[in-house]
Amino acid sequence: MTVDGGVPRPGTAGSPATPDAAPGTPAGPTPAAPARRLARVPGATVARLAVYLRVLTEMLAQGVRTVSSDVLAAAAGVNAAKLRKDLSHIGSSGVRGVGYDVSRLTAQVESVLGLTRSHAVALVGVGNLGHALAGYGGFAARGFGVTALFDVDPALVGTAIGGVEVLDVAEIPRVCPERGVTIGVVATPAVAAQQVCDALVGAGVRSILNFAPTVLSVPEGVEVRKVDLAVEMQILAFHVSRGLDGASETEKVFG
Amino acid sequence: MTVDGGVPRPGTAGSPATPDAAPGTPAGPTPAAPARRLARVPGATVARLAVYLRVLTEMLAQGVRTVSSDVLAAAAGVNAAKLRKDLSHIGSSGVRGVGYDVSRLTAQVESVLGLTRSHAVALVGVGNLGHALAGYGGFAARGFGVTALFDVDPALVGTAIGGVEVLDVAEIPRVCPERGVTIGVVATPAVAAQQVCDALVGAGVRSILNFAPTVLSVPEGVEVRKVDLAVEMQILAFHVSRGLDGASETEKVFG
DNA sequence: GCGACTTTGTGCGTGTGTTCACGAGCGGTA
DNA sequence: TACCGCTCGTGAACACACGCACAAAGTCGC
Repeated sequence: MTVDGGVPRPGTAGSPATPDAAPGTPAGPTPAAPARRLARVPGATVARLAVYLRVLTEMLAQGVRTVSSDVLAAAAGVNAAKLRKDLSHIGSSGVRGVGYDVSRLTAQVESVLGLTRSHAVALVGVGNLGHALAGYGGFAARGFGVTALFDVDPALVGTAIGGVEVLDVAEIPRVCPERGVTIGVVATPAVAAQQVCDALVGAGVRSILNFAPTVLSVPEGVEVRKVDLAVEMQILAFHVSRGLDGASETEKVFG
Repeated sequence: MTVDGGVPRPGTAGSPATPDAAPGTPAGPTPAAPARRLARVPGATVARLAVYLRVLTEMLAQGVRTVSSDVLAAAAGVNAAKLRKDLSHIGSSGVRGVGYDVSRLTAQVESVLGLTRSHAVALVGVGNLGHALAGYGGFAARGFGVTALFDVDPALVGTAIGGVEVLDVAEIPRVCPERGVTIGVVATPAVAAQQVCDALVGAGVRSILNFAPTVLSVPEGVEVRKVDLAVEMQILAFHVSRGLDGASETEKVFG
């Protein structure tokens, strides 16, 4: 997508506090079209938006028209005030005394998360975990199409998963740009991860989801998110051993 | 985050009433014995300890005897000062001018994370993802033995994965206590997740790793960590659509 | 034995994130 | 029309986390 209309320029964006509600635009900030007021969205908020979106989608499917912050927050498992503040960051437009229009809010969140277009995903490492990921429904569910699969194992190269052929990792530099890959998923063993990562970055991929238990080093401008099962287990183990004294429920997202 | 991370994850067990921390007693100066310093360890630190542990284990295998915070931090992808502060929270004992004794520090981190004993893990949902998890090496690598597998599908019940037989979910209340399960992993479809979670909690499990795209509600004292692939992807999508304008300085590894 | 160098441990300023509490706006009702 | 209750949006206080920079504490070389 071409950069949305008015990305706030540095000067304005820098201002941590939005003085008060955009005073300068008395005109129609109400148009159905997204009002494109993209101030900087806090990282923690972005993580939660995805959760809200799921709940909203579900509600939409059930025919719910409007929802209050209280109800939505409960369904998403967060504090209501936090939810309202999150939505305020994306230029929310709830109606006082009523709540939020579900379909409108859904569209708004999708827009902010960049889900209005589909994203081509390349998955590297079609082993145990990678194979499962390739077939994982939730992956393709929300516009994330796995458009390329790679592996080093000659036994796997040439096979197909979900209609997508597995290619040799050497093809990454050629295939990724061809298919417009914007997101890379690394599901290789740890030793191969950095090399694969470099190949993806070289192919223009700037967002990477890393399942390999290794720290990836990437150049500036490339975002890496890490999902580490062993780490998650160990955090739980910590709480098991501490569990005797009160521990309260916690949600991790990003983390 | 699920990780986390960032996700950093919300409020720690910070229950208002936490009388454990002795307020006024500065305690004796350096008791030689394993000074069981239960100073509350910040949540963000716990998450990183697991990462440090992996690096330390690797170093230990390579015969490295001592390591400086600088080197260790670089390998773990964090700031050196942050690492030192993290270690100070667990009552670290580095030697000024030298660094940390790798084997000693390894043992210390393991102790804090509760890895000195092995943890019995129950995995519910042996579908696409669950099957991969059951066979995932990193799972069992660090003392997390998958000692029980459950599913509802009669076609799966009775089969074995990695030498562990798949049982019917109805067996959860009986089998989990029998096998001393302390950690539960939910890898079921979203609709079944809450029900399974309740069963696990009922069976005494107080730490749950949730892969299902749903918010689980649990009673006080039960910790839930969530790994949500769709959320991770959407966070990346956000950055893809923001990445188009100039330099996004934030690299943000790990929540 | 002594000085110089190395590295830890931590106090402190800053920024980010969370929560409370309350004013403001909107729909419904008489 | 005027009131009333409901719910949003947000200012402000609080809690947590991060990273700098420096003193303390130890080792190494001579």
